[in-house]
Amino acid sequence: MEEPNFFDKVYQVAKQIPFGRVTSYGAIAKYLGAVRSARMVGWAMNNSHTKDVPAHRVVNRNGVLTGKHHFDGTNLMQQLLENEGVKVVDNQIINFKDHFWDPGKELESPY
DNA sequence: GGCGTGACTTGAA
DNA sequence: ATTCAAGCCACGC
Repeated sequence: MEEPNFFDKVYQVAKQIPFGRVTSYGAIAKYLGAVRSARMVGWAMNNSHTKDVPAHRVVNRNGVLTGKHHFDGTNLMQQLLENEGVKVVDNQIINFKDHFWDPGKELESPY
């Protein structure tokens, strides 16, 4: 049995994000039972570059690509999202709620 | 070992 | 509607 830490859980959930869908740090945090620790999700994403985690599918609650500055280029994150059919303007996702993917609803709670 | 920062969220004024 | 403040935990110096 493994011992899934907060970070590992975030990676697992992020990897399960469907194509053309996006989610928020808080949604993942809430799924993990730590809605108040949304910052940790973001920090976990900081290590996501060492994992196969599509961090570009994870944005803040406003649908804004807050972490795009952490990607290699400058508009890489936006390009990736648009490549999946997600429209992004001014670092903000259009029809965010339409692309929103809630792990707490789409995925079954492990608890 | 203490202090500050950070890819956030929520609630209240 | 917008703005301010607080909470959360891990990492770096």
